[in-house]
Amino acid sequence: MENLKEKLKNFLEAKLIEEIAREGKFMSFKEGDVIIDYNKNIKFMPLILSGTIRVMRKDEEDREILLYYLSSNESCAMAYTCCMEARKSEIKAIAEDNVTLVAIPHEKLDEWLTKYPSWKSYIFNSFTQRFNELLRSLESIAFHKLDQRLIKYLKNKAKVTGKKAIQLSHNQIAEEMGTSRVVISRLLKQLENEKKLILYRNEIKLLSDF
Amino acid sequence: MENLKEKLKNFLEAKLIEEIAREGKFMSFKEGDVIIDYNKNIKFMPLILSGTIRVMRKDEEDREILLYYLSSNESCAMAYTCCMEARKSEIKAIAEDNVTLVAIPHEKLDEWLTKYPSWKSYIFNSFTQRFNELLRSLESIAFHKLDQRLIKYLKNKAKVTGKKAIQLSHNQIAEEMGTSRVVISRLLKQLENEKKLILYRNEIKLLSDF
DNA sequence: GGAGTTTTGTGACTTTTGTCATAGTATAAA
DNA sequence: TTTATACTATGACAAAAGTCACAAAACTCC
Repeated sequence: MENLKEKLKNFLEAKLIEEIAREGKFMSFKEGDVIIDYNKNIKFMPLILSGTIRVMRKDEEDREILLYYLSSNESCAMAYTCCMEARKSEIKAIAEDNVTLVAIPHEKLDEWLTKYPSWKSYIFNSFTQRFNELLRSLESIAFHKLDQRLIKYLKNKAKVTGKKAIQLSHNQIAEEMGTSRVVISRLLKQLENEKKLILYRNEIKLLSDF
Repeated sequence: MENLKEKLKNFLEAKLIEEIAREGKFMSFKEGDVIIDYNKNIKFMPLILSGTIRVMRKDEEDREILLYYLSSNESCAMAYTCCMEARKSEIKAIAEDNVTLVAIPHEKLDEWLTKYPSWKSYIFNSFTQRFNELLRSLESIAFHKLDQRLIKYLKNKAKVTGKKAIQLSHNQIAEEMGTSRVVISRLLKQLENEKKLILYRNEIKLLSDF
């Protein structure tokens, strides 16, 4: 609870933080837990206190695509709109590591928007951030070659998890990047030869000159 | 003015429409006019009454990317956030054909958000729509081959302009799709051979079985 | 009508990415 | 320990997309 105040006081007004503490539901998840799944009703918007969440989406042909990561103090724009319109979830949110969050009930979302200016800017900032991340993904896919994208992907993963050792199989990476395992293995091996990383089973260790 | 009421009365409350008429600035643009340019201060948010706007964005290496089209009754989420934070424009908006719009001054954006529930939902819907369009672009680039994307691009262009004859050079198309002219020429020629369209100089006529 | 510009068409070639087949290696399960 | 399973490596080949070079056609402007 004190933790909550500490975390949020820089950008939300005190009264709002109290309300969040009163109305929100504190939840915690372990690595790999599914926080929001496809086609479920979303009855709350998550406000992340610690840890990282991966947000995915499925297209018409059931291919999954990585939308973005959410870390501390961030929130999910997609969840927001889903909540507001009481729609079924079009996204899936998975805990990348141990996650704690406050679940804000959907009735409050709207109410606070008119009541607290800081909430309003928080929500809009959140939208803008997601928007920009999507744009960066778009640019990345549109203009960069796979090897560059892979490097970006790994860098981002390291940043988001805060670890130099990435615990993923080549296959998982390939799926998130929308390509095949063989291709990723090849590129990774190349990067290993360039002394930028070392490959293990289910683990990639990024070296200093990555 | 009557036109305005007619257009908006289905999703905005009457009092708000009056305010829009009072506070907004009516503007019109001709095909090709630049409505918003990079690095300019955005002092208003456009609410489109008729015509179509193309919204572009530049990345770090100065490559332009097509974000989306805006048509009647739609509005630009990017402009909104720019306005709210009095930021310089990161986007460019160009009139695809003759356009009329109401320019909403930025002070009002925020005020109306708390004052009119219909404005709030309008803005959020607008965000969600843009969001979804971006996602569709992302999926398209990530999973579809260029020929499929080109077909989608042409279909969308035809829909947006309401014309079966698309007035663009191969080069313009290539730039919007982030590839080279030669590639587009080749694909277009292929589609012509399949009797799906006819090529002219600066014009592509879509045939019935496109 | 001729000079210059823009647009389009096409063959030849390269690079990038995807796919298939197949083998080896680590890990878990029985 | 053996067996099954998941993960990784790699050669060979195919397909997609990008690049280069050059020519022809269409249009613009004197």
